[in-house]
Amino acid sequence: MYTVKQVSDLAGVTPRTLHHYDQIGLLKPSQVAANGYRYYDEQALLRLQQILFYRELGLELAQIKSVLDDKDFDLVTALQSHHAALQAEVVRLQTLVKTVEGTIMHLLGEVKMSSKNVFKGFSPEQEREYNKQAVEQWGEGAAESIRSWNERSQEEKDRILAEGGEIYQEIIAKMDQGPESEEVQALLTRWHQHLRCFYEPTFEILRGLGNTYNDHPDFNATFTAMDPALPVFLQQAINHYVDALELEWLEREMNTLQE
Amino acid sequence: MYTVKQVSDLAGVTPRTLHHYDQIGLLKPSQVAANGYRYYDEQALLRLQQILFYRELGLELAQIKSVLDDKDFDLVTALQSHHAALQAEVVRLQTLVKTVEGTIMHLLGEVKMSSKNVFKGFSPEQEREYNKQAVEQWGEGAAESIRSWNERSQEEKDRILAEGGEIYQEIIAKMDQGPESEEVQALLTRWHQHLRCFYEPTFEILRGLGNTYNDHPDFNATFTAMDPALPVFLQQAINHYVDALELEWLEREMNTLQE
DNA sequence: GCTTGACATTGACGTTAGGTCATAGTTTAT
DNA sequence: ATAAACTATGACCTAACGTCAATGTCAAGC
Repeated sequence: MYTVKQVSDLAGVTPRTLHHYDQIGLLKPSQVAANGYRYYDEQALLRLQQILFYRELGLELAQIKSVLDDKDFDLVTALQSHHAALQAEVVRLQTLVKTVEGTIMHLLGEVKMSSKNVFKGFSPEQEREYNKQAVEQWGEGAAESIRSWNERSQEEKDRILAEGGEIYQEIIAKMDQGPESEEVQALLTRWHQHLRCFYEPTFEILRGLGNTYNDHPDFNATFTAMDPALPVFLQQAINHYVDALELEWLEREMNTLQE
Repeated sequence: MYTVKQVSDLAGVTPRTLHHYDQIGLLKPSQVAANGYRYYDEQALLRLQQILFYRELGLELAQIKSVLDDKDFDLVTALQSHHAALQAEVVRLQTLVKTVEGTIMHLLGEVKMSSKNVFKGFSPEQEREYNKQAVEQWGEGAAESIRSWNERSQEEKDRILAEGGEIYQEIIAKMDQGPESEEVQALLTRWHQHLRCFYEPTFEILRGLGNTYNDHPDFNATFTAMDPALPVFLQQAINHYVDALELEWLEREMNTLQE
């Protein structure tokens, strides 16, 4: 005869577990003394081993009870359906693993690139200043992004910047349509493409860029010079653009999850 | 502005879920009317999309709350550890699948063979009688097992039955050691081997065989003729033998699970 | 005999992510 | 006006125990 502690040590479970199994009638003590103490014999130990085995297989306690008590319980069929469920779960988890990997990649792109977003269209003096700030704020990676910009040929730089300027001019021309209008949103798609000349911007970057265009004095000044209403307009338009983009991405991801 | 029903239809969740998310502060309605009605705007919908996305990834609601609220929550690290956990779970489940498969095989051996265990050492008349009963009790498979026994040559049958008789005589010689003694248990190992000439018996069959030796009038008579105490003795000895065997098997299986 | 420490008991609440009533008030359509 | 459809809150339910809390029991050493 073994006490609760002895059984729990032997089987590697807590006394609480034995209490629980007693409570649900899965494993009754072989004897209960007058003081209420539980005592288990070898047969109970064997039954506990079986319980723990099926538990490891992932069966629920109620099912285990059936397996052990109902003489004519169809264990094979039960295990086969359990087997099918396990395999389905494996497939589901493997899909999840892929999706999580994809999401991490997406986010890593975001973080690794998020230091690049302030350096476009400014003079060398401004650039050095931002460079210093960037290194302080985001570490060494920032400086690198500037180098990659500097490595482009001058014509290339000119072309890119000109293109950027063009887009803003076209946006100004469409400002009367409102920041969420299709025309403006279409221009933002081009703006987005334009940004991709530098890096792959993610939602957070885009959103941050939109805010920076309004909040940051240098950007604000640049855009205000083009049109006084442009900074606020851009901020609103870009926010809407990213909202739609993000919703789209979420839907795509969730669809792939449900395949 | 969308009502609870509209949002729940759009997002594919129940109103209760929205109530819950409100309660735990994960998704507050954009407005609450004087009558307590909840109303959600587009922004809330976007947030809900994000919530559902991370929920599909398997994150807990509390974590999702952190992801969406704490600006400096390290989402990448969180996802990476989640990723590791997912992969570990995949491995665990794959091990389980293997073990369940093994267990099913084990049990199938049991079931497919369990009709064979009553047909040994009896006259052709008895055999036909048991054959009929067996077909009623276990279906067609039973008749087949008799055929396979009948397909053996007469010398072979004689040899096997003689070996069986020998074992019982040796057991009778050791009966004074008690049914759980090492000597008797060793003889039961030979008995078990002997049975394997016919099929691969499993725990339930062995146990049932032990009981049958005592309970069934024909078997009981046969063994009583050898020694009056033999039927009960065999029943006890075999039960102990199978207990030990089963414990052994469970331990082996559980060890492989923990590798 | 008494204290102490290890063990035992029962009871109750917490955990996750909502499901499922129950009860009652509100809005909308007919 | 009334019925259908919707809304709210509150409460209890799930699985398998973990984690107290309050209390009772046992064996050993002083």
